[in-house]
Amino acid sequence: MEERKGSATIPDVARLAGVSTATAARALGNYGSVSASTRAKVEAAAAELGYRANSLARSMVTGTTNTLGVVLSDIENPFFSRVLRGISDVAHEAGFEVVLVNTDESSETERSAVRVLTEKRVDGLLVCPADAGSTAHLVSVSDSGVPLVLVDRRIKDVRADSVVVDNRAAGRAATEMLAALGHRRIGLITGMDGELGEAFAAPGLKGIERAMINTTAGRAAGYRDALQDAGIDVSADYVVSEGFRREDAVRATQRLLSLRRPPTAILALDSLLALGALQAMREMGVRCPDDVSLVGFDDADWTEAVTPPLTVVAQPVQRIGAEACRLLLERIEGSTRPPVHRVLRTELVERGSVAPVRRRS
Amino acid sequence: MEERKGSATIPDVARLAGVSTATAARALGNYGSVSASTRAKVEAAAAELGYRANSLARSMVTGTTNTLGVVLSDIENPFFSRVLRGISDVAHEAGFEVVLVNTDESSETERSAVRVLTEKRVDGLLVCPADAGSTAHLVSVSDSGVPLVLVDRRIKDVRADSVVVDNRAAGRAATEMLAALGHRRIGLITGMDGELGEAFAAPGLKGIERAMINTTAGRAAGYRDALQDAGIDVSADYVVSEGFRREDAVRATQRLLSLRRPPTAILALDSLLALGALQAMREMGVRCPDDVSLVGFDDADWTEAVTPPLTVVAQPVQRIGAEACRLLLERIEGSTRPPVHRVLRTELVERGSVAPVRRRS
DNA sequence: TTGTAAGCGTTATCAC
DNA sequence: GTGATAACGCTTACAA
Repeated sequence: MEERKGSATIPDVARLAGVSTATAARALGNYGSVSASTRAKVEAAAAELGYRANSLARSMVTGTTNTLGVVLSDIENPFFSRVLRGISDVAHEAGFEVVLVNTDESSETERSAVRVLTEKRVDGLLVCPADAGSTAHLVSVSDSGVPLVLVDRRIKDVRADSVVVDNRAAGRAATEMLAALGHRRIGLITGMDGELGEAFAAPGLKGIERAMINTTAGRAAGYRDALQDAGIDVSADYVVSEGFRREDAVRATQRLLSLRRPPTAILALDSLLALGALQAMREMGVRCPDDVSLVGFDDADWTEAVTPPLTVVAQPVQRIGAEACRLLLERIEGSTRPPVHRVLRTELVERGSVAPVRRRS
Repeated sequence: MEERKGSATIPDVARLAGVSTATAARALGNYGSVSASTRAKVEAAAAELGYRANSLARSMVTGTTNTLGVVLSDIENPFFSRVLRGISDVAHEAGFEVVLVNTDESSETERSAVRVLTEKRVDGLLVCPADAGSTAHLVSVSDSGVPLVLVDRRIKDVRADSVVVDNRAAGRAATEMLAALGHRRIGLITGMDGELGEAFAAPGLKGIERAMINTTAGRAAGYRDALQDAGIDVSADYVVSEGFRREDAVRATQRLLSLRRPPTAILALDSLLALGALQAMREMGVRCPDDVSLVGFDDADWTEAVTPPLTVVAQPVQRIGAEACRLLLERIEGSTRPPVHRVLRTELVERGSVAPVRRRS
């Protein structure tokens, strides 16, 4: 109650304790050497005044904030919230705070976030880049000496550590499994925007490589690889992208299942899309896996609870964040080794939503 | 590439531009008045030197950080990630950054988080308190003058704004609906720890009021209210709490359905618990809603995709965060009105998981 | 419009 | 072990 007018500072405490500011600071900051008796006096004075340290002032002189900046697209998305959890756990363990910015995939927002965070003098930056195109701000961060780690998406131009998943291999594995069960008409729900859809339809199908920063694009490339290996034509009809929301996947699924020769299996490139596909199938009275098999990506918390339990490609989501944060902390500690690029493995988790293709569909 | 040795400061820029530090600062900070020509010179110099402002120094003198501290239990939990999204949107709109700490319901962690954040001189604090018992740190924050808003859980001792949901009314509404459909054996999956379970079993059932900070406790109280109104005995057998994880709810459901006289309806007090109940019912071959009706809390993204679609008590999750943040910003702007306590309304969303009780179960 | 100089609350460098 | 005192990089009177 005594402490109204601004909070007490070290000089205030020192005065009350009858010591110099330097001594008081040493006692309160636990550095240098202070006798037990003066320490006691100082602590008593601090308590009486309700002294609270000012980290800003400390950071000014030490040059370190014990704070990490995290820039990702949408914390509401379960994938990112789990990534963040991984980051946050490792960071706090090491005594760092985390400041978070959502970009909603806007490169503009990302740029400004990076600027603000570096101005706040975060000790390091974890970024899940929105766009492979505009990366000048990341390059500039990286060679201004602020430690930077790329999360879930790698950009070649940027000289920084990265932690990603082998999305292409994952997409391939899922598709190969379906092909091995006799499926030849395999639908793909991607969610990515028009540009990419066209790239898919284009002869040679090379466009997708360009956009590979997008994780779903990597998975889509794996899908194409597997089809080609299996000698199955890649048809643009079977590749639909209406957007990344659940409702979008509902529409996409409706479109797929309304084709004259509908797919016998569907691959949904993320967990929300799988949810939409499931919903659409239920609403249309299509049985899974009897009529159509379904494979999703990312092992969400509901995959075991739905009917049928969903077969998915699981990725170590929390580990992506944790590993990225560990790499960042190493850089902050001063490591100068060349950039490392960790590629985490995915795992095909087979549950009940996939069955061999039926004789006549 | 020119900028290696620490980053350039205002004096550096000023020197290069041939003006005083004050002028350079004014030009770069967009305050005071600067002639167009000098501004141009300064900006050129800043660009050449790769100058980046130091927010720490600015904050030291202005006394404001444009940063909000957010303390909640677990960002991985979809509920909190949506709350955070609401907070984050409003905060960024107003030009504030957000620093996040997970407490995992540990009061100890919460206390230390609050300390660290105030030492970092955040302009305000949003806290979802872990424990109604130890609140000294919150009281001290609140009367040290740092704006504070309580999120999703209110504590009477703490003089601060709060935004919550009327959990008791929500629990009552869900239970009343089940009772109206003829259900008299209604199971409750709470997740809360032993202490509360005992309180429930105790005569008079007063214990739960004490722990009402917990949202599930509020809902449980509403359940009890509704049962009493309907003249149904509250039996401890029908109230199970194995923990808050999905697996816990699976076990809880198994226990409920193994009773000699199993419930004909189950109320699961949060979305993860509902997920577990659903999974257990599927695994045990119990049909929903034919054999047992199920009601959940919190409208997760999967509720429409499961079979049957889940009837839930929906709460305006994102709005909880957004409203809380708005209140906080008002305080930061200097509002001194007495604490306000917003109670947001919930909504019973009826889907397919509830049916009238069958003649003979 | 521009410049001078006094802080903001710490830590760090020296002496003693 | 303790005490002056100079940074840290910026904003802000106050003067010019």
